[in-house]
Amino acid sequence: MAERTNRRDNLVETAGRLFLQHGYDGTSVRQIAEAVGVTEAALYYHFKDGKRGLLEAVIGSQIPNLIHIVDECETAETLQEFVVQLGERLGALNPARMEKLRWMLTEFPRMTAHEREMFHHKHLAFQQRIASSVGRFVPDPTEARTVAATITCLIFGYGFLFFSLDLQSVSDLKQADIIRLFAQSLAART
Amino acid sequence: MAERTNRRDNLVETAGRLFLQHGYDGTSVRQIAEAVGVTEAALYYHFKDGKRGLLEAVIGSQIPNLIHIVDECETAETLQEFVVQLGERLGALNPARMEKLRWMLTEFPRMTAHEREMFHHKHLAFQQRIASSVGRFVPDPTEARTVAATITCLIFGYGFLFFSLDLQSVSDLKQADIIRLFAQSLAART
DNA sequence: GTCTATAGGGTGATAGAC
DNA sequence: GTCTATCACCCTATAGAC
Repeated sequence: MAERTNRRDNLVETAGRLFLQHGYDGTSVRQIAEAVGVTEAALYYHFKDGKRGLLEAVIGSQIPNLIHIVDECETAETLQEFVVQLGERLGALNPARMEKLRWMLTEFPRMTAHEREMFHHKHLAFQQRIASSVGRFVPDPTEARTVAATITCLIFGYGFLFFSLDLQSVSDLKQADIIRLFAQSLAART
Repeated sequence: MAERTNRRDNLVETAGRLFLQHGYDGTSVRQIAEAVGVTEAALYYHFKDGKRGLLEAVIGSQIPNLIHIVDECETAETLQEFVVQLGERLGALNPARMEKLRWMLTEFPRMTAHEREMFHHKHLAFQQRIASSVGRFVPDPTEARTVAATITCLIFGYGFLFFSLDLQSVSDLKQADIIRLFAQSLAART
């Protein structure tokens, strides 16, 4: 019984890694089964819906959970400090998370409505969590939510451009400088 | 002679459309040839390196050219106004451009060094063009470049999150509000 | 639960005629 | 330049034995 679950989890994990590396269409069921050490037939026993069902399971496990990173920035005493801390933690410390998000973006067009909903739900919770933290420095709730959205756009935009599209290798601009300028600006907004 | 060029261009254009819709691995040489109205053999006459060579040609033609959009914002008289105009033009007016950029991101891991270089070169020119416009309002050149980078991160981040990942369908936050807050902040920075 | 064997079809690519 | 014909291989998925 325990073995069954482990093998299933192992398949999802391995498929996730391969999908991330080579994309859904670029990865064959054969590759996945081989990497796990089972036959294709065994894979089809665990996933009655085959490759497509496997993708669904992977999507569920691949949506990055970022909320705890916001928790770690609770010690910030100014909006500027909060943004800088969040930027540092989200931007540089975990390239793997950015890779997952990049993958979500590449597979998004082929996702079902339900799969998209899972992602949206998680991201909105993340943004709401930021808005709640920002609320300490921005009293107006609507403005706090807009500030939160602006922060996520900036940080993810940096991630996509400089990390996923590797602009960091050809630009001398440092992430810290961009975040600092942005944080200063937000704190000084009229 | 003219026919030869037209057919080649037609192949690149059609392949580009299909790659964008279904991805590189999700599109077969057969599909492309059929859509253009030739046989596979004819395609291999035009592209000696086959599907891979076709991809290379598509990448070259698919890198979005955004510089002229910056030119259109030259009338702005303040930094805030400039950012708002650029945001409006880049963010909302051209979903097709965002789609191309999303595709660049999906194919980026499999691009060759030379292909990545083409993209980087074009994007740096775009960013440099923004920095030059921003220079009218920000005298220090280094700061102007940082401001330009911050602007591109924000705008592309919005595009990826709200358009490519379709957050716009589940969030009531308006792009105009985010851009306005950001533009105000930048102009007020200390 | 996992295996072997296989069906049925799509894939990228090429040879050779016109 | 474009065609027909074909190759050798890989693909997803299933049937049936153990």
